[in-house]
Amino acid sequence: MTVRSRPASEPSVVEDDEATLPRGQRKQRTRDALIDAALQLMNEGRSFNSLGLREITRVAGVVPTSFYRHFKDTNELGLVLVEESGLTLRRMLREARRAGAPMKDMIRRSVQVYKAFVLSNRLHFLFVAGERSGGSPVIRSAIRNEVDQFIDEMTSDLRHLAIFPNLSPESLRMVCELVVNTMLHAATDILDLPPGDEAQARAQEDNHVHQVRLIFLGAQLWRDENEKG
Amino acid sequence: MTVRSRPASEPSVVEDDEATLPRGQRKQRTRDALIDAALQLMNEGRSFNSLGLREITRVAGVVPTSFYRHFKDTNELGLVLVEESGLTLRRMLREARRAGAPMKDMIRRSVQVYKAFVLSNRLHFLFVAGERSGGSPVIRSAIRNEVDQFIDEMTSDLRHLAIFPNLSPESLRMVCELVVNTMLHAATDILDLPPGDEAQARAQEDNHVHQVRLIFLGAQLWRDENEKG
DNA sequence: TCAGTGAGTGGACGTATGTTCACTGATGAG
DNA sequence: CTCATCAGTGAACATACGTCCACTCACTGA
Repeated sequence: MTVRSRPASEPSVVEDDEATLPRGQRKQRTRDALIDAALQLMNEGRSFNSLGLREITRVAGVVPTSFYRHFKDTNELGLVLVEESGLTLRRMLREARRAGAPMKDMIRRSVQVYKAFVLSNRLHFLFVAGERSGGSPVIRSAIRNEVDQFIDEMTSDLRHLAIFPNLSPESLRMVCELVVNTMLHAATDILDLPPGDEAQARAQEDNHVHQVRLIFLGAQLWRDENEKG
Repeated sequence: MTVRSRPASEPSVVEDDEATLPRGQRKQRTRDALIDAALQLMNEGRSFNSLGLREITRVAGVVPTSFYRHFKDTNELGLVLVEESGLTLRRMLREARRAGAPMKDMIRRSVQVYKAFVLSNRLHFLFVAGERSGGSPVIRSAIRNEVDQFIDEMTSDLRHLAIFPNLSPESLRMVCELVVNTMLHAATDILDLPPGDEAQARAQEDNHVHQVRLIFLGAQLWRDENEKG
């Protein structure tokens, strides 16, 4: 289940005019091409588990049988995609940690940064948002694990920031889950919105900002004693 | 795009030992069988747009060509499914309206009623939650319309209940959208949880209750003036 | 009563799929 | 230099698919 470290951009087709490369590196090359091909097909509106093995290899510019040199079936490729997407999520959190919480207009800034991140990792978010509920059960549960882990990390980060000192760890996690679900759904909105429509983009951003603000407002007022009964 | 009024239960296969029926009624019968077949297949973990026409007719107990007497392709069947699911959502709202808002433990009671409703309309919620993001673009956008309409109705209901007199219509809608997104995702949780595990079911219910409570807490404290800038 | 309608049938078609197999030929280790 | 390795090839397979067609025959309406 190794994962490539190279950017998930879209050259996709394996280029044979390439300067001769070491064996392992060359193998990784077509493996990446297969993964990119799957992502590219999903970017054209297809859902993952409707993709065919031959279809993927065709887009990757490789013969169908080559597929088996890298994955035992399409599902296995899907699990690699889950792993990659998980890394992308983790990376987002890490960057946010490095940048620190903006003090002024914290939520709006965060929403803007999030939108930019989603757009520059469009394929991974498309995959996660799309297959999180609906796809094959094995992939769905793999994504659920990844997202759960993400929520845990975010909970830990928020605790160290001490933004909600009133919340117990369990309640803080509940808040994070709410935020993550909301923002993962927001990713669908963001990716569906055609670029250029500035007015609608602003309305969308406001909407997301308001939703997160409302959640944070509730979180600040939350008292765990209310729930003990 | 007519929709059957009969329950979406699962006899599914068209029974030819049936007492002879009037023509139109008999047609509706196999049409229902086709729709039920699609739902049944999705209930076995398949996503809608991976279903094949032949597969559906096979489960429905009918020859493939019969399909064309009812739908021009599987996508058209999908749109009927969206319409049906929309009716189910509307029905839920109507029942809630008739029952009125419970005064004590309002949120917990509502979450319990919601869970019961989801379980007794499992197939429709499975379809909506699964295809809302990820399936074919045309079905996804049809579902989005249906959900938007649902949010509008819920907004109107909440306004008449005057639970949040502080909220402008726009903010109230924003709150409803948040609740609907949260609870539609909750439907996935509910449907995925195997029955019998009482402890986990309780934990899940608590989690959903807390999330809605937190949203409502935020909504009560919301002041629109904060957002005008 | 009788003709026409139309839901459902069964066979055939071209094309697509996933998987198998023996193969080629450059790479990289000795 | 030599030779085994193995990523990628290309042909072949059984099977599945969507769609077309001519057909049946029970119901309907006049």
